[in-house]
Amino acid sequence: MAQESTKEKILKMAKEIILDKGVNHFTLEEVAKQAGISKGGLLYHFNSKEALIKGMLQHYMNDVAVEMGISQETTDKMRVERVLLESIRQMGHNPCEYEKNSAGLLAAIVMNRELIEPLKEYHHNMSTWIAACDDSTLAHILFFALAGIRLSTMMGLNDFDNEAQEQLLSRMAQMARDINHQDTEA
Amino acid sequence: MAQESTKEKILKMAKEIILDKGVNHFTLEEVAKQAGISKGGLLYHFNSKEALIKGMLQHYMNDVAVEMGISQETTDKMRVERVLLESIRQMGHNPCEYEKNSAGLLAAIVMNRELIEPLKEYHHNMSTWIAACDDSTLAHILFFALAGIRLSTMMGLNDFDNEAQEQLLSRMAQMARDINHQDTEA
DNA sequence: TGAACTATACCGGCTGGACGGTACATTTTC
DNA sequence: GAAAATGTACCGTCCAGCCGGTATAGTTCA
Repeated sequence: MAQESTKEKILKMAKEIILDKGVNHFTLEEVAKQAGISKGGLLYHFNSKEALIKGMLQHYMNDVAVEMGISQETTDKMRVERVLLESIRQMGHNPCEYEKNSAGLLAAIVMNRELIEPLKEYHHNMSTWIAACDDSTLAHILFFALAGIRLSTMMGLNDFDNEAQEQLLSRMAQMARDINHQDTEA
Repeated sequence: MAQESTKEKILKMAKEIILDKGVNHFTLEEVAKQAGISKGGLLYHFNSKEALIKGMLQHYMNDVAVEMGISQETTDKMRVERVLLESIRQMGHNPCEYEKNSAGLLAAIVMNRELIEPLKEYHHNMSTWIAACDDSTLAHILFFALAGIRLSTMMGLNDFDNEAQEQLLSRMAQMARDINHQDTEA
């Protein structure tokens, strides 16, 4: 853990700068300064700005994968429901961390759109899984609503208070639980 | 109209560059080149890059306001329903134009986050209106789903085909029509 | 009516600063 | 003392904004 701490700190500070000050302040010098090292030191760990962004995206992807239990194998039908529910739970549980992680996405889009290819793949996979569940249209709506909350927040457009957000998320969770239980009602 | 064409063309080209090539290619020189004038000529119409971005945002805000019929006064309750439905209809009707208009948003966030203040105000107003309708939680979910579709598309993360998107939007429209008719069912 | 003047639209070279990246020196760690 | 980690100094490029022009259409006035 200790030998990784500088690298971790660099990533953390990069995210903070992007979210607190804006992407235009995301420069190698600024990140190095905030991380308490020099630019040369930073470039030792990430040998280009692109590498730094890739590092942030990797962080994001890992977190998403772990949190959602992507690695666990279940039936395709239940997978969507579980992933949506887990995503909703995480957003309610730790909104700050969630927001921070999307900083890499913003940086990637600004620097070089090709960097988001892995994320595109993730979205594509979700779409494919979603198509398999009973009420795939509803699942898609929930999926986009989650994306909307996450991206709006990232852009500073979302001024929801916690209470309202919680209410929103619990309703979404309720809807998510319905996407594979249509048959029991109809 | 003719005396405005250069300014209009500049705005149009700026949006196209951002969406086609990425924000990193959005430079005054590139915009000028695409618009068929020189950088000096461009700066005659928009005397700074910030002014150009403000112009794009203004365009966006105007379009949104007109399309949604914000100016028409109805009861608060119906307003949300109407705005959501109109928004959904527009997205299905002219997705390309919808996408193009959000280019300004992306540029603004990169350049100077303060530029999106007017948009924040719009979002805030929406939230206030939404709180007034019968099923405000559902209305919020739809609102965020719309944002999610729009922003995902803008970032190139959305690889939906037209058919799926239409199905999605019609379901959303159906849900939107329900937000003020809960009382007739319960 | 035509000469002097003004406004509008646009051009293109220039500059100064910001920033990514390199090369190498220096310190720390084991 | 060697490898890892960090610092320092510098280079080259990119780009926003500035500025001195040009061209042309419209206006004023004698």
